[in-house]
Order: sequence, then structure tokens, then C-alpha cells
Amino acid sequence: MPIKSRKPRQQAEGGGARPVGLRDLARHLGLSPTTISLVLNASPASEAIPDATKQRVIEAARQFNYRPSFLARSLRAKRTFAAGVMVPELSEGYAALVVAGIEQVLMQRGYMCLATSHRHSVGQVESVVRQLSDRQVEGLILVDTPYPVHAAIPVVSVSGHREDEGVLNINLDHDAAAAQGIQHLLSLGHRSIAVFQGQQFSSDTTVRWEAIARAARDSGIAIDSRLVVQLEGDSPSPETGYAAARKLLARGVPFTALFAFNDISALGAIRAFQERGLRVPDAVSVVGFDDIWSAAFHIPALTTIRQPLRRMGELAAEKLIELIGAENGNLPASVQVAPDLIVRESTGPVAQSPRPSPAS
Amino acid sequence: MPIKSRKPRQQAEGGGARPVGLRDLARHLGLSPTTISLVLNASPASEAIPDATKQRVIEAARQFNYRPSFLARSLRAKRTFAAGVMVPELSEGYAALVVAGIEQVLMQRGYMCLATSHRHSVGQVESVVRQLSDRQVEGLILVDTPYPVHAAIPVVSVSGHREDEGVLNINLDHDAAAAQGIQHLLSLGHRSIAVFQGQQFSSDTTVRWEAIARAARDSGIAIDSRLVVQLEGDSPSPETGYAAARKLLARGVPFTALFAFNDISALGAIRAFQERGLRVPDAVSVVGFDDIWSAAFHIPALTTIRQPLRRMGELAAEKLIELIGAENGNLPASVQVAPDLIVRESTGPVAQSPRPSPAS
DNA sequence: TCCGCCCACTAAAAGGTTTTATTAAAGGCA
DNA sequence: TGCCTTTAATAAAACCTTTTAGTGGGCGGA
Repeated sequence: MPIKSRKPRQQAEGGGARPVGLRDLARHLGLSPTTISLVLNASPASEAIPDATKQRVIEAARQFNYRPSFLARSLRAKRTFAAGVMVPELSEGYAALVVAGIEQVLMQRGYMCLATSHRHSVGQVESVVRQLSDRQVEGLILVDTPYPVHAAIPVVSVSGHREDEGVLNINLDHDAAAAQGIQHLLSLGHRSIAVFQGQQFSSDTTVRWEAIARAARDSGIAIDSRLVVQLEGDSPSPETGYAAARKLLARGVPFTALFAFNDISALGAIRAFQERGLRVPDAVSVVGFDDIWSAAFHIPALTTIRQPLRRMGELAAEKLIELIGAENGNLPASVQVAPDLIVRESTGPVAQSPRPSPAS
Repeated sequence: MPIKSRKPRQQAEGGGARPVGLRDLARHLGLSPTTISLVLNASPASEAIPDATKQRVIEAARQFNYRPSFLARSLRAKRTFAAGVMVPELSEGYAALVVAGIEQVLMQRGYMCLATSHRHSVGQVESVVRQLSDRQVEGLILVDTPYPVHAAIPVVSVSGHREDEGVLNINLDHDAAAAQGIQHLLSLGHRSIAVFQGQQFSSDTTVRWEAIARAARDSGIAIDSRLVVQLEGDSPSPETGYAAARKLLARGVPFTALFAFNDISALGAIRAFQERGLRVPDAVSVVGFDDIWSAAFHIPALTTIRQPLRRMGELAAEKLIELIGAENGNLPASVQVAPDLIVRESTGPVAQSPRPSPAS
């Protein structure tokens, strides 16, 4: 694929004034580019240069508004100060929060954030990784992206649960999360608990489901397999939860609470329940997951397990930068973050009437 | 700020194998780098080269998995195929949707998306623009960013309403949007309509408010200034609308409908109303703006003016690329996109009882 | 007087491409 | 044979820095 050079864009002012470079400064000062570079970079070798000259150089640089070419120095130093970030879909609330955290830390440390999305297409994943590698990003952050990635650079995976050698994981402590949710429901008297499993493509799906099943078992109750529904479709809207809830109701197996896969699906489920005349939390209690910003303002406000998504993004960026700077040897280790149970209005004590079987 | 070169990261395999370059290929084939470059870029000058040689070159390139250095060719060709994207805050649903559209188009056209946020800090805006310029992005897309930006590259502004010379705008047709909302409420019998104005820092604030006032005037009703409340605080949560609604109620001026600044604030307002015993839409009708994904699944589902946010992002990217490729002269022009009124459950006919004055 | 050292810089290479200008060899024609 | 053209390539410059290895001159000391 050829790359054509472009005739330099005419400045509004008319003169195709190309930016001032080290050479221009050198000529203007009657010095060599080397000297200028040494001084401006405060390189150790510049100690031999008298302060007067240094001042002259610095002054001229400011006056001409000299900005070194990132391209040129990247080429020379083999450092791009750029990191690639891959998410399934940027518009998703989940990904957006994590990316916001990542971007903030990267920026603050002088790195650029190259944002990409793959829409769960394996081909797209490969193509994007190739493009990022071509641009010599120094590291990669994968968010909720359970696809194999082959890269010769440091990789941090958020909610990836990867076993891959050399991938640093930032994951939620799902056992704690599941225990919090189950305990909360148990303490309200619930015994028949329905569960939403995530979509196939979500990397949290398996881990979360297994943690919930384990937590239930440990608490002495079992999850009836007829009360387990898997979310389908890749729409990032409550639609998925709405459909799953209807499927659940259609099975006719009584339950008093739902542990949803995430807040989005919980919202959809609540709507489906209310449409069938099942009030939340009177007839059914619902626990969400994530604590997206609208969870608190839904009616009823959602009880949920909060994931510190933004913090996870920040951590991912911090760890990535550590990895990039690390000598071989002492590499930083994976990190687990703690969930928080946020009790709001969508959960309540189990109803008096023994079994509020859903209307069919 | 000095830039130190890093000792090349040891590959897992052990050999610090640096990537194969044009020179390596040349040596292996017994040709010069020039020839390889000519052939691989299918440059016009390569016509003189016999097909046999071309094949040899192409074959070797594939075999060694040769990937040209983006840095080097960018340096030489003065093209980076990168665009900077600035939003107030990446985690906001509004920005995330626009950015998703932008990223998709940029990627598909071979451009990289450098995502940044500024949190409404003018200093941060300047710093980010500087960093992006240093990296020689070929263009800039500003989303909801009403701050002056001085750049010598093409700029596209989404919902920016800038008058600046040389900035291409992608804006919603706010007059149409306001007319749709007002007409809808009028047709339901509402005459006392409250309005939320956006936060000071949002670039849509003024335009939207003026459009609404104009639409009301044109329809023969006036907006009582005591029914106008400005959102405050920069939290991207319904909290702002919740607070504004309480302020509105506290004023004790009767109203039967609210035209909110956006869906997020509408959600907060609905909660505030319900807490005061004002059912939506029975006692108060609420119209939102944006049509974020959860609007449809809120209870009650939100009637709202949809902005085609993703499409606006796509358009912005398309126009930016046009601008970048444009000869001086025929530049593409600004674009207005059309809103859609989405009628759901949060609006209804005005109540029978003449003036459902809010409980104080 | 001569050696070595310090001072204040600089020349040149390197990084990996693209592009312009040039060349060596072969072939055609007078 | 001598001249011109075509073929099949190549050398070198350019892009803009950073870094290594010097350099020339002045000066102190023996």
C-alpha cells in the first residue's frame, strides 16, 4: 500500500511555512544542531556548555516556538509513548468508563491513547493488533476482549481472565462479588434465585456464573438450572435483559429474585417483570452488576454490585507503564479489585405469599 | 524534556531480533532498498522492473513478514494518518457514542484515532492540542468542546456551533428539534412548560434554549421565566436533573410538562417528581433529549428528541478526511442533521384537574 | 618547550523509509 | 565504430532527531 507525500497544506497566512527545526535554530544561533539538542534535552553531555550559551539556546527555542518532531525522535529513540486500547465497542457504558480511566492516566504520564474497537470480530482484532504494532505502540490494553492476541509488547487485560503467559490481568474479585450478592438475597429470605449468564462473547461470563454458583452452593442453596438464562444478542441495550426475562417467565418456574449479569440487563428485566404485573421489589427482587451511572436513578433504583470500572482502567494504564519500563525480571503482578454491594430499592424481603409464581 | 532510548525489550524467545527492514530484504535478495521500496509500493517508477524480479521481491517480503516502519514513512512522507479526537469526558454516554462513530470511520479509512479528554479545563484543552500537534495528527475533531482551539490543521466540531473561520461544524437542527418537542407537548394540551437549560460549559446550551424559546413563541405560548432552570455541576449523572427539578418544584409555579436538556437530566427529574408524588406522565409530562440507550427502558420509557449521535460521529470523521484530502478551494461545508421525536411513555395529555400545582 | 587536559563545541552516523537523479550494460541504428 | 535509447537497477539526499566520537585551541605544569 503506497504512501504518497502530500503537498504541505497552505497555511491560512499564505506562506507554506514549515515548522522550525533544530537546523534552523542552529543556523540562527551560529551553533550546531548537536549543541541545541544537548542543551534542550538537558543531556548530561551538556554540562560542559557554559550557561550563557544555554540561555541563548533556550531563549531562541522559545522565541521561535521550537517543537521537536515526535516522529523523528521516536524513530531515533525507538520510543513512541503510545499505547493501544482495544474494546468491543466504545459506546458501551462499561467500556467507556474503563477507557476513560485508561486515557486519563496515560495522558498524564505523557502517553497517547490509540483507541480501537473490534465488535467481537476475530478478524478485526487481528487487523487492529497489526495496525497498532505497525505504529509501534509500546503496549496494549485489552478490555473485555477474550481473543488471543499475539504481540511482542506488554499486554494488560481488563476483565480478560487470560491465562496467557506474559499477560497482566486486572480482574474483579468475582468470588467476593458473588458472595455479596447471594448473601444479600439470602438475608432477605430469598431461596429461589434466577440468574442471568452473560453473552457468549463476554469474558466475564464464565467466571461470574461459576462464582455465583459456587457462592450459592457454599451458602447451602442450589441454583435451579431452569432459572438460569443466558443473554443473547450483542446489542448493548437493556433489550437483552428484557428478552431474557420473558424467556425466564415463560418457563413458569417460580422464583423470588434475579441476580442479573449486569445493570443493563437488570433494567430490561425489571421492565419485563413490571409489564407482567410483577412489581420490583415487592414480587421480585433484582440485583444488578457494574453500577452504571443510571442505576441510581432508575425507578426503582437498582441494587447492584459495583465494579470500580474507572479505577480498573487507571490501574491497567499504571501497570502497563510499569511493564513498559520494567527491566526483565521484576515484572508487576496481576491485580484483583474489590466489588462493593450497593443496596438500593430493587431488592426487598421475600413476599409473604409463599410462592409468588410469575403469571404465565 | 529528554527522551531516552530504551534497550530493546528481550523477546520471549530470547534473541533481541529487531524487525526486518528494507535493508535486510535488500541484502537477502542482492538488490538495493530502493528497488524493494519501488516494487512494494507499486510506484510508477517500478514499471521498468521485470515481473520476475517483482515476484521475487514480493515473495521475500511475505516470507520475512516485512512490515514497513510507520514512523519512518510518516517522517519522510509527512503523513501520519492519525486524527485527534477531543471530548469533555470519554465516559459520558453522549461523547462515547459520537466517538464510537468517529473511530469506526477513521479506522476503516486507515486512520488512527487518538482519543483525549479535557474535563472542561481550558488548560487541559491547550495542553492536549499541543500534544496532538506535536504528534502531527492530520486533523482534529472536537466534540461538545466550546473552547477556542488554534491549530494549523483541519478541524471538525461536533455540536460546537463555532463561528471560527475554517472550522467545519456538524450540528443538530435545533430549530426542528425544539419545534418537534414543543408541538408534541402542545398537541397534548400543555401550556405551562418548564425547561431545563444545559450547564454553562455545554456548547449546546445556548442554541437549544434559544430554539425552544423561539419555537414556543412561534406557537403562540410563552415560557414563564420562573419555569426555566439551569443545570449545574459537571457530573454526568441524573443527579443534575434531580437537583434542578427540586429547585423547580420549590419555586411553586405550576406547570404540566418539562422539556429537559437531555435524557440524563430528564431521568433525574422524573425521580424527583415521583418522590413528590407527581406521577409521570399523569401529573407531569417529560420530554428528554438525545435518546440514550436506557431511555427506552426507563420506567416510564422516555419520550425524547433523538440525536443521531453515532451518525454525527461518522459524519465528522468523513468530513475530516475530506478536509485533509481537499485541495485548497473546494472544501466541504458544514452539515446539519435532523432530529427525531420518539414518543414513549413519559408524555401524556394534560391532567383533567385544571392546575396540578406541584405539592410544595 | 612539550605533553596532556579541559573547554566548548561539532562532524558524522544512525534510525527506516521515499524519491530524485544517475549509472552501467545492453541493444539498435547509421 | 560511434551515438543514442532502453533496461534494470542504484546512490544519495531528504525527513529530523539523538548520540558517539572527536576536534582545535588555550592553558597549566614539568
